[in-house]
Amino acid sequence: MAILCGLLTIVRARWLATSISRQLSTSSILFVDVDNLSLNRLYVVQSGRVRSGSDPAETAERKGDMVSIRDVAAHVGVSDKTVSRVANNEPNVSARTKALVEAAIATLGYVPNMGARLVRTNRSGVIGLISDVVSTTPNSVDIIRGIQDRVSTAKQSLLIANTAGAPDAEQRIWRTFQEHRIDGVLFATMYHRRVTFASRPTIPTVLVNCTAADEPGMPSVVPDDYEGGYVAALRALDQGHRKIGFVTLNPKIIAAELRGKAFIDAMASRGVEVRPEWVRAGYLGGIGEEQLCAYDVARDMLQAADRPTVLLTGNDQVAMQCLFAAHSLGMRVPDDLAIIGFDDFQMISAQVIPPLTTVALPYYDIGVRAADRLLAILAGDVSEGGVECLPCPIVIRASG
Amino acid sequence: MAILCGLLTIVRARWLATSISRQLSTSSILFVDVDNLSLNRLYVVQSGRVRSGSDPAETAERKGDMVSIRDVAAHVGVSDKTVSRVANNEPNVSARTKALVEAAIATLGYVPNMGARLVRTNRSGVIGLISDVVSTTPNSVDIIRGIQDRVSTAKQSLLIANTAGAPDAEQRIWRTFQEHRIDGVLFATMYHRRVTFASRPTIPTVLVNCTAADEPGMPSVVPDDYEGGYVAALRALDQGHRKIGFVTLNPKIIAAELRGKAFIDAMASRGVEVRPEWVRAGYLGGIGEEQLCAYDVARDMLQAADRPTVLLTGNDQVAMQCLFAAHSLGMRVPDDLAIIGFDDFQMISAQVIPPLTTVALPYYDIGVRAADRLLAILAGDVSEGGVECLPCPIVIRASG
DNA sequence: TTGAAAGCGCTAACAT
DNA sequence: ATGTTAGCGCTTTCAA
Repeated sequence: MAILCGLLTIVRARWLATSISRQLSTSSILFVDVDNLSLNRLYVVQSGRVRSGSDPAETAERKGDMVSIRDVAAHVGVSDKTVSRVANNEPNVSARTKALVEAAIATLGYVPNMGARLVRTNRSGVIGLISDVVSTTPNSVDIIRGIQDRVSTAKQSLLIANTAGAPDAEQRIWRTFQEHRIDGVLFATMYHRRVTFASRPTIPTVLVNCTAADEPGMPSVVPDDYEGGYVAALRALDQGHRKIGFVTLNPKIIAAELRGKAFIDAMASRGVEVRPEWVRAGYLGGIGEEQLCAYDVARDMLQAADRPTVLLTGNDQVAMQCLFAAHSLGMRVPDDLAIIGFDDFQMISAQVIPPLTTVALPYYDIGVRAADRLLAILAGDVSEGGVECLPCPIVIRASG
Repeated sequence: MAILCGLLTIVRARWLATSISRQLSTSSILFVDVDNLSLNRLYVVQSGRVRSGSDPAETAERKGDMVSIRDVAAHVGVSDKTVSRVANNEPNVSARTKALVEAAIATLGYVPNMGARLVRTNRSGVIGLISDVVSTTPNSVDIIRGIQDRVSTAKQSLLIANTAGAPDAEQRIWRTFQEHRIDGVLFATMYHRRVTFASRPTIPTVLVNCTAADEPGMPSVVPDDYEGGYVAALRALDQGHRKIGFVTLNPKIIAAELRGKAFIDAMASRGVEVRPEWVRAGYLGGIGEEQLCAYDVARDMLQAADRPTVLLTGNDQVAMQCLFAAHSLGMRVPDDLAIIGFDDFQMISAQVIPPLTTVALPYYDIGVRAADRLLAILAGDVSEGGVECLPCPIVIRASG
């Protein structure tokens, strides 16, 4: 094995050294180390190139070659403020001047400088996103999509930063955000949980997929895990199952707690008994260091003389492991055993055979709503407090 | 079915309406719509609170309550510039004054205003990340992690934006970046491909996971797919397989092209025949609208009288489908059939039973290197052009 | 409808 | 080692 690895390393190194050129022969891209000239050409700022002659000498070589509002003003022969008015769509500009200014903006390639604007207005037009690991976690990237879609319609930009779980990183990030005079912050977590802040945020903040442990009333948007759990259980019951197993998440996280409660309530609502030996955790270990053990747990449960006919699961990964467990015991899904997932993590739920019936976490909507609420707060809406729960629709596929 | 859905909707609505309070009884978070007072308290800017009496009347109520460099200067009794020097770690400040200023900065809670700094220096301290869908695609989020890690060590921030494939979105993003006077841009794609720019970027740009079709010499960092493909084929050969199948990606994408070439070359290097009927695409449809069909393709191949003993695959999703295909035919992996993945998308590769031997795409490293090179360019290093390929290490697990 | 003046917070370029 | 002056690009305020 060690020998093999050594060999591979050598092979790899050899290929690395030469594969670039090979790659290029395939792709017809020339591999040349760009010389200074072409690099410079490549990066030269294009605006300012027109810079025509109507202005006095003073306007000559501005740093960074950036066209300023003054350049435009001089070009048209109006005041700075008039250009500013046009750029910001303010009233009180005659149609004629407006057209003239707009033409000049286009030909000169003027782009407003948000930094300068910030200095005057104290509004940066940027919203910050802090995530524990959300931006690097497949399940929840939809949150970011939702946020981005909403934020960009409000002509704001998104500055994102990752704590990667490190508290000192979080401090640094808040600091950076203050430096950039971020207008507002969205604080998102990878999974639904409670968070604690070292100090209460000094910037308007909306929590995404989490709630604040110490700050009741802090605006936050979370999935309705209770409802999702209830709907999943109902599905199993409605399909006629009475022997219902449940391979859960780490029972300590909020989502598991709420869904577990929902499971019990749903079962009770139909007078079906909850069998403790059929409710088992699919993960080992504490929060943040979970180890998947659903395969073994499921096999164990399914090999008993009296076994469940359907398995509810904590998430789609657990469901997938149950699927493999069923296969390994020669059971057919859903005929011999039904399986219901959670999350609708499509890379798994839609691609597994058979595809999973699963409860979808409304991550995209959560992102949109959270951004919505933050924007409302920034616009001065003062009533936007409290926890908001979004429903988790069930997605029916073949597994149960 | 329609009835069921209707029922579920009603149930869901009912639960949504009431589950919030239920959720709270579990989580001990009060659900109160925060009143104006507490909201204001929550969001009041904390800095500026100390604002002690040594300054003249003029310093009274500044907008946004932000402490400026002038406040600090007045507090200590030095000039603005001296504070500026301390804040920027410039030389020529006596240890004594420096200590004094630092103390004042701390007590007043001064945070530099990057916008104002930008106006003078024309450097925003922000790097922009444009991605087609990378930030929302599981496989490649590691690219972002790498970029962030590298960028944050350089005390730069990251502004990210998603084109979601829409070309007009891309235009808007470049515009936004210009407005914020972004220092440099990282342009990342979800999968290794060639990109075309409407107009050549006006900001220093490094391509990530892609190469420019029209701009040779544009700096870019990509995985060495050829080498990865070669290593995968070698693994199969070294395990003694001679009947080697290959369920590929959409053959039109660069990665598939390069790996296919590598496969052929590797087979040739050992004098093993490539069987065309065993090389088949696991996806249907054009670029961007691929439909997974690996399950059917694999079953087809495996049911033939003469069948491969190992399946190389285009990615781990394809590998997973091959796994299901094998199971469905009662084959054991890896005994009856070995499977080798690609990408090392851990959510699948590590959690499937048996876990996948697979070739890892070095996304994290790609991110780091790309950021590296951009920072070098920004620092004035003019030699940083051309395509850079990073090796793809093989990860040995149980499947082959 | 338009413009002039002032100044936001900061730093470059000089004094001292 | 420290301060002064000026001005970055923009908007606010007020006057015309």
